[in-house]
Amino acid sequence: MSFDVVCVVGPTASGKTSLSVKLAKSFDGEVISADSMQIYRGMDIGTAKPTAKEMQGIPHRMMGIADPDQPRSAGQYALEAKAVIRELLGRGKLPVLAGGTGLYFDAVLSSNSYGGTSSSPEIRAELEAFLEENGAEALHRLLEGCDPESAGRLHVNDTKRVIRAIEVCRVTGRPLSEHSLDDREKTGEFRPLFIGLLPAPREFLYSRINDRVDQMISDGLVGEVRALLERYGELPGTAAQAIGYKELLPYLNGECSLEGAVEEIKKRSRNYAKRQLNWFRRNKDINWFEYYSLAEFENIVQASQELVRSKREK
RNA sequence: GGGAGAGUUCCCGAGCGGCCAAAGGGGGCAGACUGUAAAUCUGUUGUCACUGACUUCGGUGGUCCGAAUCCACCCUCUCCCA
Repeated sequence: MSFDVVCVVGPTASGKTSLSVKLAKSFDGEVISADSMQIYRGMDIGTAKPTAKEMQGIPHRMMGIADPDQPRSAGQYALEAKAVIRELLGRGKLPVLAGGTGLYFDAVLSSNSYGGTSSSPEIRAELEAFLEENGAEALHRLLEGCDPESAGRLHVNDTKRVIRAIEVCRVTGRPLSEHSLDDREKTGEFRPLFIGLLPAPREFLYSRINDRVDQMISDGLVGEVRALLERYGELPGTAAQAIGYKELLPYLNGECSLEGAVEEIKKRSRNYAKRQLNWFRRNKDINWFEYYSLAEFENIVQASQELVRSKREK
């Protein structure tokens, strides 16, 4: 069983960038970023985009392709990333899909139809207004009416997903749960080979994250946030969600110290890493490579290269 | 030296005689996730032989059927006057 695309996954600060460049170099590939924030221009330091030097001449796709005020979505990402993968395969290149956004991997690989529909801002706005007026329970009851299965699966307070589920019903006339059932029967377009990176003891992971945040600050993250604010007046769209950016706002407004803001960034990054782990851990196809110290990283680079090589020959 | 106040579970912080293993928040841990996903949401968090027992609210002793809550002394800290 061979594969079409190497997928490098793992929590933030696990070494994905470094490994993916090395894999792309050894196997004549290109890197495709699977990261919901690296998509944006002008958000480089805080999203840990590789520098030109770190890229070592390897093209990085799906990175810095949109302005922060252009709203993007997982579905749109999937469409574009799939096209890039096809293009690379057509040229005999190995696509190395690397990033930390679990949903984006699923969107590209698992033939999600995403309800077969674009979203409807009108319906969303309407449902949000309904939520505002009637509360989460009433909203949830609405979903029970059109998609009892999804309603049973979704927590009453998980209003974002409840709204999306109702939206899918209204736009497509079919419940989300049925779409999901369809999706499950199809196979994805590309066969993935998953490589998971994990700095193993939690303390090790967390200290890597903390160090990296300090590095971002000394690399000028504050200036990057200032530049965004100067250009847009506020953090636009998705940028407003990005860790490392929104936490700096109170500092820039003089509401807290830089140290306090930095601590907040570190904390949020650690929480994020845990959520990433949750997402990836349920994917049983991932070949995990754990390492316990910086010195061991080279070993797992080699081990993962061997894995790619052996799978490729089959 | 004189006066006022505070010490609570990993942290902050509520409790001010029984309904207190102790609100709430944070953190930690665990989990969910199908077009905003670096977002959003959930559970759990003294110990154990876990519908019950045991140890905890600065320390020691005391009052009371019963104390984190009242009293005495001690220790530590903060503030005010000198």
